[in-house]
Amino acid sequence: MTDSTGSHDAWAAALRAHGRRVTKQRLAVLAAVEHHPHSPAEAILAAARQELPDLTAQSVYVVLGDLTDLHMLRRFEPPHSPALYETRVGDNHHHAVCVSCGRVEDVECAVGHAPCLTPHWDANAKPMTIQIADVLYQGICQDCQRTQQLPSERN
Amino acid sequence: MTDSTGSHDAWAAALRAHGRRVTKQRLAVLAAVEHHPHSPAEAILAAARQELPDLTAQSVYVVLGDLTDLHMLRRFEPPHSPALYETRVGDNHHHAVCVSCGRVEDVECAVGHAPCLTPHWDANAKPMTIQIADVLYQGICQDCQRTQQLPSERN
DNA sequence: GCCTTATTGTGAGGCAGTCATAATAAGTGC
DNA sequence: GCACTTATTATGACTGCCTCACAATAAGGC
Repeated sequence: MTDSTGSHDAWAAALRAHGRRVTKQRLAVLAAVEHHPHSPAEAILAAARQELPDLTAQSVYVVLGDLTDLHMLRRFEPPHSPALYETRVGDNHHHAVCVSCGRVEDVECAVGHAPCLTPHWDANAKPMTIQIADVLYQGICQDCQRTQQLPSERN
Repeated sequence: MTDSTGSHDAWAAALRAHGRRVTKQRLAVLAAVEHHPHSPAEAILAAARQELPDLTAQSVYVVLGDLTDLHMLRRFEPPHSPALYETRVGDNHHHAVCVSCGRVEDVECAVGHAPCLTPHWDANAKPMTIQIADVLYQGICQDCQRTQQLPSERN
């Protein structure tokens, strides 16, 4: 639980490598995202404030945006949800969201390596240089499936 | 250009099949989305108002949301963009967005049939019943690539 | 045509995130 | 260790996208 010190040095080094200063705010945000993957900015703020009570929401937005541009964080936006952040970058894993309760699960890439980086283009499309492919599965998780089959349980 | 009448009957039938009344507002929205695929609600409103000037933004939101739930429209949300709508449903095609200019291109499914509907789950994940898989490619389109290589062209 | 009720219009309001500017503190050289 | 420069964070106001509650309208069945 307090092993964030282990990551601390790695985060600091990565920040320096990108020409960024090592601030406790950034470290707090990174630690919060690491311990609460798939969290929106608001939850990250709450988590980071436990060790840095004066941190403001705006700073979190700035830091999250900057770290995402640096590819130190990954950001994705499920439908009807604010943006979620996670520290798993580099591997091309995907996400499954439950359309009922909003749960998010990690999903390994279906093919094992970047499968979708070579799309088949429409005949009339201008091909783009693809950088990343995000796969977003939408379905119903086991819990919600059970609940919906028992509507009498509702309240 | 005025072949929307051809789709008109099909839309009306589909609406009835879902127990919805056939209103000119819904038909105008459907026609607008068909003629302007990958458009946000605001653009759909503008297009639909050309044939229905009194249509309100709120109605468009309601109609879009309802038709999306009915799977008559498909909705997807690229990062840093409002939700976009299209009439292509049923086939599992995907989308590529240019991170620079926001252009959206359709991409045929890489494997040709629903490839990603059988994800490999993490060992500790609870599998969900997957309904759809949205693949979102992010890259740089040819135009933007050229522009970025010629920064002197800016302004 | 009349009636019922789904659908749309109206106006207010909320959440997520952004912008401009001032205050702060990290990194650098002495 | 201290002053300095400038990146970074805090403050407060603000925007865009969308939702909610309720009144007005019109589609579909008779």
